[in-house]
Order: sequence, then C-alpha cells, then structure tokens
Amino acid sequence: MEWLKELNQQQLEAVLSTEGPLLVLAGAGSGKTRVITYRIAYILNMGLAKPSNILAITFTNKAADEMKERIKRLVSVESFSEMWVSTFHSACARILRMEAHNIGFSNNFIIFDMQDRHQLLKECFERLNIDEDRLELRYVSRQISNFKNMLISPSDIYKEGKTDPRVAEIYKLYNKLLKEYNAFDFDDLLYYTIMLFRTNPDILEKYQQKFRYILVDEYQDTNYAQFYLIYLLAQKHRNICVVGDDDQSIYSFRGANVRNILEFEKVFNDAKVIKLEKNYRSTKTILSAANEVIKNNIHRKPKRLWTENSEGEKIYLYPAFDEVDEANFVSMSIKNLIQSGIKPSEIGVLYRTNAQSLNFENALSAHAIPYKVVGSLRFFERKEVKDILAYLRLIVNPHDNLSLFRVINVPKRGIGPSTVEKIKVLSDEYGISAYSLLKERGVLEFDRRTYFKLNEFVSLLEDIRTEAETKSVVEVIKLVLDKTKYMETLLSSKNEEDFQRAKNLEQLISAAAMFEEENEDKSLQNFLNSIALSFEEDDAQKEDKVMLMTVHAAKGLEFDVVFLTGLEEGLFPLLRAEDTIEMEEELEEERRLCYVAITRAKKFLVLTYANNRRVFGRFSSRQRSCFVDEIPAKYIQQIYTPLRNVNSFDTQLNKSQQNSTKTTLAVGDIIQHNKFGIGKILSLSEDLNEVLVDFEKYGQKRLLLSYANLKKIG
DNA sequence: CCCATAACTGTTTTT
DNA sequence: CAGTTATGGG
Repeated sequence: MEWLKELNQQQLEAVLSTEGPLLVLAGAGSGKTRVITYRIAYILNMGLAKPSNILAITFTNKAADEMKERIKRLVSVESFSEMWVSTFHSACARILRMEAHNIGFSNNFIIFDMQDRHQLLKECFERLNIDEDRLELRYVSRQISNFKNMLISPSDIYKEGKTDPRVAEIYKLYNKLLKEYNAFDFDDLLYYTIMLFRTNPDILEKYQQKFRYILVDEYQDTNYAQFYLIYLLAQKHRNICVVGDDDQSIYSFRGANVRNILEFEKVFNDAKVIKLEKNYRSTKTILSAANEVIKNNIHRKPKRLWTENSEGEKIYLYPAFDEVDEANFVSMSIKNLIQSGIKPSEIGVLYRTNAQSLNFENALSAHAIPYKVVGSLRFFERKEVKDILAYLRLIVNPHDNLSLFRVINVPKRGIGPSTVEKIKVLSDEYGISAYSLLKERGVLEFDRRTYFKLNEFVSLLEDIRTEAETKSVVEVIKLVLDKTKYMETLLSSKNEEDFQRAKNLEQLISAAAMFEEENEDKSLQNFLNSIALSFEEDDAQKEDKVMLMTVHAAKGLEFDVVFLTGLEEGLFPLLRAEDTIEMEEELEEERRLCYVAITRAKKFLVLTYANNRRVFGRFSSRQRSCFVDEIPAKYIQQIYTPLRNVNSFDTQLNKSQQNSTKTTLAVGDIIQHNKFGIGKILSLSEDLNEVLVDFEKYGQKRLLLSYANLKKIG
C-alpha cells in the first residue's frame, strides 16, 4: 500500500484508526475525501472486512459515484459492487425496498419529490377545508418535514399539543394518503427505516451485523433522524467514522443539526478525535480571507487553517453597475482566462440563488463560452418530464392518485375539473382508488359522454401497462409518448416552448438509455427510484465547460478560478427572520456559506456585486455585502475592467497547441471535433480566437479555438 | 362543461 | 419575469 505515504501524519492516523468511534474534524481543502477513500481501501486491503460489510454515506449521489471510482483504483478486491456507498436516502430506499412489507408497506413504493409533496398537501388542504391564505402551505410543508426529521409521528403531536391542531390534522391526512398511494416522501425514507428497526429488532440486528464499518461524510449536515439511524446501526461493532467541519454546516434549513458533530464525543464517549487543519487547496491569500470571514462567527469550534501554498494573487473585487454589467464582466473575464490557457471546467461561477443564473447564461452564450448549469431547474422536475414520469408511475402503481390526476387530462382529452372533482368525491366515498373507481364503477356513475372519455383513458393505461411488461425502460417511454399522443401534441403545437419540451423528452429517452447501460437492475421501478434520488444526466463524459451553480451545490467541489457573485446585502447574506436571535443564527449560516464559497477557489478568487439590481423587474439600489468588508483590504484589489493577462497562469499557457491550431486553420477547411464530429469552417474571427463551424450533424456552432481542439482533416 | 387569455402574486438553499 | 389562479367566451 504505497499510497499511504501520500498522507500527512493526521491523515494517516485517521486512516489507520479503523476500530472504534472516530471523529475527523476536517477543514476545507484538508483532504478529507482522500482520508475516507484511503480508509476504506485500507480496510479492504487489510482484509478487515469484505466490501459488503461497509456502509459509506456521502452527501450526494454524485459524490458517491466519485468515491467508488477512487476506491476502486486503490483496491484489488472482488465483489466490489457489494459495498454500499450512497446517500442516506438511497441507502434507506434500498433497505425499504427489501423490508417495507414488515411495517405494513408495499416493497414497490414510489418516492415522492418536493413537487409531489406540495401537490399532495394542497389536496389535504382542500379535503380538510383549510384556506391556504390562512395557513401557509409552505409553512406546513416545513413543519411536517421537521416532524419527520425529529421522528415525531402525528399522534405524538396531539400529545404535545404545542402545534396548531390544523397542522396535526394535515400531517395525519398527508401520511394516510401517502400510504394509500404507496409512496414515501424523502423524509419518510429515513423515518420508516428507523421505525422498521425499532419495531423489528431482528432486522436491525441483521444490518448491524452486516455493516461492520460505517463512514459518514459531511457529518455537520446530518439531521436528527440521520444521526439516530447511524447510531442504531453502529451499536454492534462501533466502528463508526464521521468526517465533517462545523464551519461548513449550511443545511440547517433542512433540519441539519451542527450539534451532531459537536456532541459526537458525548454520544460515543470513547471516541477518538483527529483534526485536519492543513489546507492543500488554496493560496495563502484566499485561505486568509476565508479565515478572516469565518472568525466573525461566535458559535464555532475555534480553529485556523494553514497552508504551505504560495501567496498567490490578490482577490479581485468588481463593483458592477447592475446585474447585466456583472454578468458581462464575468463572461469577458472568463473569455480572457480561457484564452490564457485555463480550462473552462476549472472555472466556477457561484451565486446565492438559482434565479441569478439566467444573467450569466445569457452573457456566456453571447460570448460563445461553453457552460453548464448545475442543479437549478432540475431536468426531471420539468413539467413535460414529470408528466411522462407520472404515466410511468401509473404503470408501476395504478393507485397513485396524484399521478393519475396529473395526467388524466394531459394531453387534453376533454376531462375537466368538475369531472375530476366528482371522481375524487366518489372514490373517497367508496374508499377505493380513483383508478379502481373508474374501472369498476365508471359506467354506473358517469353520463355516457363522460364515461366514454374516461373509459378511453383507462384502456389507454391498461394497454400501456400490458405492453410495458415485456419492454425495456427506453421502449416503455417511447410507448407512452406514442400512445398518449404526448409527443404528437407537442410537435404540432405552434408554441415555441413546446418544441424545446419535445427535445427534453428526447433527452429523457437518452437518460433512460444511460440508466440501462449503467445499472444492473434495469427495471422501471428502479429507474423511477434513481430519478427521485437525483440521477445525474450526463455525468459520464466530463465535459469541459464553465460551471454555474449555487454556493450550496458547490460544496465539496474546487476550481482554479471562482467568481463569487451577487455579494450584496439582502442577497448574500439573504436574511428573512424577524427576531434578532433567529437573525443572528441565520447570519452565521450565511457566513459559513460564504466561507464555503471562498474556500472552493484554488488559485484565483473574484468577487462581484451590483450597485443596482432588478428585483421582480423593478430596479433597486443595493449595498455591498458585509462579508466583503470582513476581508481585510490588504488582500483585495478593486478592478473596473474585465480580467486580462493573469500572471500566475501564463506559465500554464498551452501555447504550442493554441498556436498550431491558430496558424493552420482557414476558412473552408474541413475539421474534426471530439463531440460534434466533422464540420466545415465558415468564418474566423479577427484575432483568430473564435471560429464558426458548420457541422454535419449539429449545424452551425461558434467555438473558441483555445479549447475546441479542432483537427484539420481536409 | 372545457379552454384560452388576463390579472396577480410572491423569491433561498436540496436529498 | 414566470408560474399559477380568476374570468369570460365557445
């Protein structure tokens, strides 16, 4: 195990301390992912356990995949795939898939996402005759989520009597409906897994026995249910290793509790604690700035990261006139950076809210810079995609009323709100699902014209289900698009958006194809499962594009260059609390968020804010963020024009490649591109940096020569 | 009873 | 500016 030599003293100790509880306090960029992967590799290579005895919890599925890859490179063990590396939610879903029948649920449940929860809650409000204006839906949604995360059942609330009784009513009905629809929401996955373990000690014992070594990454962002789950599982072997950083706790709105990390030593009283404070990622300047900002927080474990890296460049600060100016500054700077040899994928543009991404998208496309928006309007949450997924869900489970009502009139087939209402009332009266009602009693309850339409819908579903039995996921999706005439409707629409929707659905098919390639369990059930728990669209090819994302989404990532944007009071920090105590807590979390953002940067950090910004379309004057002022002036240099020749990157310039391409290409040449294939050059820009190419398959594209890597073939 | 257009309203962050 | 609800025509 040569690679153990790559570790420093503390890292090595964390890797070798395999037995007993261990808390690793790992500052930003201190190599914590490395510690986790090496630790697992060490356990496997030493033969302390088989892959199937390991449970490693990561924060996202993407992180899980990356970790698997990295471990794979270090070990030479068979049955590698039996190792559980996943998020809490995926792990619980996996357990429930096998065990749910033990607690009165069906094993082939569907997972409801936030949108579904929202819909279902609306339904509950209606049924209980609660006016949405008088009790906010989002408030209730959060309450219920909090209850589940705290393992509080509806009946527990009645006992405590603290909460609005209406909330308790809704919570109860909401759970009842979920069960009827055979669905779990995100919080349920944890909640019911714990209930399963509580009520079935033998099953708990089985999993305790199985998971000899448990590791949890990003431990500062776990909530009570998550803590309790690993607490239960770790009781047997007590080989529990958690890794986290209290300064990077940024998910309290989701019930995450920093106390989990602060009190780990109390819960596991023989726990060993190792601190990783040496930063390998950032320049001294960037790290100092981060330290200066975070030290304004009162509630934290005092610590100070240090590094042997060089001083580096100063942090640049650009005060923009407005958000358009800001986006242009960022794009032009990026263009210059790319031309001086920086890979687009080494550049991250970070912002506080997803709504800010649009400006950057516009500006970047105007400059022909390739970019990728991470997260945001998630692909699988788009209307058209969710519609098709609703059909797929109905194939798996026809009693999923939520999905049924979603698509009963999509595409339009003449079944309106009043008919829908009647179905709801009647199915409730008979105590059967809407689907059963339509099938069994439709002819009795509805007039001829309506029945005809309803019956057509039911037969459509039946047909699809029968045919789907023998088909792959890709084929089933095609079948749905075809039989429901969904695609046809979109394509014959004169609405331009609908054309994009059609394209999105084609992408859905590609996603399904990828799913089939990558997964062993190719069932429709598992497909829906993966999607609900965040399925990555096109992760496979690491695309060389500028990355746009929220600061939250950037957690765990790093970039050579980071643009941290929208640093304005009211946006970042973004505060909503009224009373001062809450306010202070929120400000500290915002500051941690800022800390996370700053520490993403390896070599170069650029801060921007806009003096004016359109909010709801209204122009409003803004003040720059207090966080900017918390960074000592000596680290900052204000600038008023886009970044140009960045000294520290000159050395990385890949001149040979750039020049060779530049000099050899001319209008009319036939070239080959890695992704777009063969094309013909239509025009070159004056500075020979941009080129317009007409590709055989993809049509006209504007490309930057410095990264496009075009090969001349004729 | 259904569909299209007009007012209206409200913005964190996510598994 | 967008996504959803009130309103009137067909």
